[in-house]
Amino acid sequence: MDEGKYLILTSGVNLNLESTLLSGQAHRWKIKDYWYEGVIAQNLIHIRDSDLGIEFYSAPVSEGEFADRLSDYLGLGDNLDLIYQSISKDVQISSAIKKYTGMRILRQDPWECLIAFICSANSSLIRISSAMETLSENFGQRITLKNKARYTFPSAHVLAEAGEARLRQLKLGFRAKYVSKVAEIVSEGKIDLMELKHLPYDEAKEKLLNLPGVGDKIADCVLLFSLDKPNAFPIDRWVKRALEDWYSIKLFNYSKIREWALEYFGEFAGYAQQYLFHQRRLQQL
DNA sequence: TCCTCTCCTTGCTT
DNA sequence: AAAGCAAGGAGAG
Repeated sequence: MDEGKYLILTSGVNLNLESTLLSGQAHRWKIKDYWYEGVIAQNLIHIRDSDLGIEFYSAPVSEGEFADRLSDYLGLGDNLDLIYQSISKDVQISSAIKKYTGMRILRQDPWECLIAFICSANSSLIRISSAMETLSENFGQRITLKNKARYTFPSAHVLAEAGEARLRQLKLGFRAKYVSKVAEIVSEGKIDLMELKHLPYDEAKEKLLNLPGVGDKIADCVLLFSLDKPNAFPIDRWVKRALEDWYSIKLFNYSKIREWALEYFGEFAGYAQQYLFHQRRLQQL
């Protein structure tokens, strides 16, 4: 290590980098020789655990200037002890918390998060990553760090100009139409994604549901992973199975299941969802 | 209004 | 190797 080049972001903070970055919340993180390599807000980041805490490199913005933004992205402002205490309602969730302790809910860029989860429809984590990487390589800006290159995630304007046909060529499948239309809507300013952070859950969700290709589940993902709504509770195949097998939930009405989850797990139900999802998916049942 | 069924792209898995 | 499956949504009935 070149001394002084990296920054110890945290020391003694409960952060599980692997579970946080590779649990299906964000889709552009790659691990190489214990370093996680990803792109956050037009910046290339290399980050890893060390004995002293979390260390990282960033470019083009310097480590010192990017530290606060990175802390925010990683959700380090969340009080995990308080959240664990709030959602630990039973053995299932408690064991998941124990197993993956330090997994945090990310605070991603809403635009990138929205497109990622539109691409997640009837897809797989590998394929979502592939789509996000393809979009970046074709329409993003090249950035480098320590002799390695990646590409920024493209703006709504650029994706709108690309058009549906081009996106289909890049193998987005039936999602190409949704990505294209949403890019148009956002670039024309018909919805302000950042503004949704300041609205209550119900109002923000209603606006997201108006977008083509966005239903209950994808809207909840965007609300939870990028719009500061810890009470969003995305219900996908894995979570549905977990709720059926571990909680004997039989009803398939999305809104009613979410109401149950909010009642049962409380205001941080979204965190409970992430632990149930991660546990269930890695368990491969 | 609300539920259920089918279709939609592609690629990895079994 | 054909079929199943993957962080779903839209439209029809």
